[in-house]
Amino acid sequence: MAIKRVTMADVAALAQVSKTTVSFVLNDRPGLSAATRDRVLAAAEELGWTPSAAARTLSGKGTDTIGVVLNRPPRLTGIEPALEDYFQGVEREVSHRLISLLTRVVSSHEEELLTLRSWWYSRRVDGVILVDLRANDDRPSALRNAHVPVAGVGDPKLRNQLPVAWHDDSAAIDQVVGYLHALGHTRIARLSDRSVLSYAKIRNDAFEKSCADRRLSEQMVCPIEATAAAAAQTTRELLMLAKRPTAILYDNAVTAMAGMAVAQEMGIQVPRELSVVAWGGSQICNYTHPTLSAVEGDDLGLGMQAVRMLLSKLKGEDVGDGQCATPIFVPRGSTAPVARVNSF
Amino acid sequence: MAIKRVTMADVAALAQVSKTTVSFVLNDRPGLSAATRDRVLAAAEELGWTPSAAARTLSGKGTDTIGVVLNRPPRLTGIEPALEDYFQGVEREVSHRLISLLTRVVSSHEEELLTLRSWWYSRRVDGVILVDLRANDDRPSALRNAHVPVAGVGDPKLRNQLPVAWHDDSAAIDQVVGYLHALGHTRIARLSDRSVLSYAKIRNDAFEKSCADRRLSEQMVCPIEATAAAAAQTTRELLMLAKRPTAILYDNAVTAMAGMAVAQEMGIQVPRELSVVAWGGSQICNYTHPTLSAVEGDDLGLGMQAVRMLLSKLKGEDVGDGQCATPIFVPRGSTAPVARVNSF
DNA sequence: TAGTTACACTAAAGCGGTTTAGATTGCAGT
DNA sequence: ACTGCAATCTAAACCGCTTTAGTGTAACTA
Repeated sequence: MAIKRVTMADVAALAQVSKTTVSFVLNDRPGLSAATRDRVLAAAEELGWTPSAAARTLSGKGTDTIGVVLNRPPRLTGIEPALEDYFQGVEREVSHRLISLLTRVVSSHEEELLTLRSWWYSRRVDGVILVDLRANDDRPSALRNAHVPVAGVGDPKLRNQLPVAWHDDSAAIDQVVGYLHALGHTRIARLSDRSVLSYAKIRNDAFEKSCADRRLSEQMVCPIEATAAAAAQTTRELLMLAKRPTAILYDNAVTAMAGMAVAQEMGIQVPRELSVVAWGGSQICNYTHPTLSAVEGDDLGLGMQAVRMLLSKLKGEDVGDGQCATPIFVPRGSTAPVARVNSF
Repeated sequence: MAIKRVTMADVAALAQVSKTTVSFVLNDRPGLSAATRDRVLAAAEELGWTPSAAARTLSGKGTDTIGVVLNRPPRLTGIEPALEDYFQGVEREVSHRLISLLTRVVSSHEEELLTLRSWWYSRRVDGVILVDLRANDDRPSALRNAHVPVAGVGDPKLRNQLPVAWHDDSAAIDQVVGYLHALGHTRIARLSDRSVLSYAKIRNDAFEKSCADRRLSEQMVCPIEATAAAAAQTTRELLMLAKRPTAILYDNAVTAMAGMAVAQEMGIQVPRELSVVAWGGSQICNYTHPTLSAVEGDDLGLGMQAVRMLLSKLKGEDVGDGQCATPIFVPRGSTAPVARVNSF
């Protein structure tokens, strides 16, 4: 069963040169005649030689692998579509450079740090990407202490601690609030992921500020668990208020759908009596009924940017700022001017 | 910058023993005194030693890593939720065994085989999982020729070629058709993913058979691209037929949602005039309006099972059959008896 | 007392690459 | 003919771990 591997020595033997020469040829070192070079390459080709990643790493080269850990509760796969997109972006950027991605999903913070550190100490990765930077995140400093090269995507506040790919959620929120205000909405609610992820707080703050700037004093922020069930429940409560909101902002597409379904079930028409705004999920948003207005950001691009920053850092190059395109608000069928019936 | 790594030699020196002894202690070999054992462990602990994965691999141990490649078209992330679930399942099973997962997303079949083979040849993985077995798939044989240990999830027809985790889609389809038939439906359509993935064909065949068994002769199968847009378009065409179907089966939740939105837009009531059945997506299905009846399978479990089978194979154990729980039909708000208006 | 055996431990040879420090050769310069 | 030097190529050490084949000692037999 144990299949004989083709090693460098085999190639060297076939090409009638030393191992050193083979190594030099394959690393494009100068000082070899073209004839030898060709002979070695031909031999390698003929034997179908592939370098052993382990041997390479052991003799000081990197691993050409970077690590990503996703931290999420067990079995309860929350709805974090952006996270998936970041991950996809990381994947995309990494794979066309022939770098491998080591992944793990864990269910606690400790486990995550443990995994990241052990990957580094056991030399499985050259660096790691944090895809869900939190406010007051202790991972950057913990990893710095362990000398793990790291880049992240998310909260721009951490930019002084590590390279961060980020985009301006505040500006996006302001677009939405401005748009709704122009349509006559004054009572706007926002259902916000209550988790520790930074983006929720950033958006909440921006939301409060945007409303204040426009002298809309009846805004409300409801932190909820990021599930369709919680969104449905809270939406129901909001819509039963005497002075119910005329517009609700959600933090993702699935919760927005759930909210819309609740409204319909209660006989409240979307968008005539209630405007609904989602975040992300362009694919789905075009095929709900009515279609969902949403904020759309290039989350994929964020993941890609983070990888580029990490690789620059590994090469000792300058990393730069990492700001990506600001998400834009895409109005669709779920937003409309305030209906007369709703004004008091 | 180059940080001095703690190696086994350091541990050996501190514990005043040889490298061999350290190695024996850490691999739980017999023939060492408890005192020495403790001393070595204490030394390792004190220095914070972590074995080098590369060195380990190089000296013949495995890599404790398995590989998964996802093959999907670039930028056009089709809706293959089951695939994500398989992946999650693989991840889950792998991670609690402290095995790592190497991942890559590619956009072509060739690239996929290339990746898998190169991972194996460069000894980055101990084995690989194929998450989307196709009809007439050539990967099993290609990988067998390269001696790559492999297990897959999907088409049970390939069971004689490699360990496969699978579940009985046919039985699930029969449940649905039986249920609809009992409600009086005789004109049932099925919008099927037209890709090369096996499951579409398996379900199509089962669908034809289940209809035939019940003498429903007006069934139709429409192969479409697995996007919300294509589903919307085809649904529209179906609903414009003189003898339009009274029930439509979709291959996932997003296409079903798109179909339902089209019906509503055309003034056709769901479920009174049209029953809609989705596949998967329980999270979403409970929060559409109306809620979506759907077939639900444990795709996560399939991924987990595939990993178990691969690991058994690696250990030279018996692998077994790999059949998982049959998906079940969960009726919700989008299915109802045929309305009078539709009978001719 | 010598011979065997069990036990606790170790020296050294790999694994498959990279790299350092030469070794060899041919040829121009004097 | 002898030196100097660039151009090619190679021997051997090294990376950090595993494993084979011992070594040395104490206890047990006869």
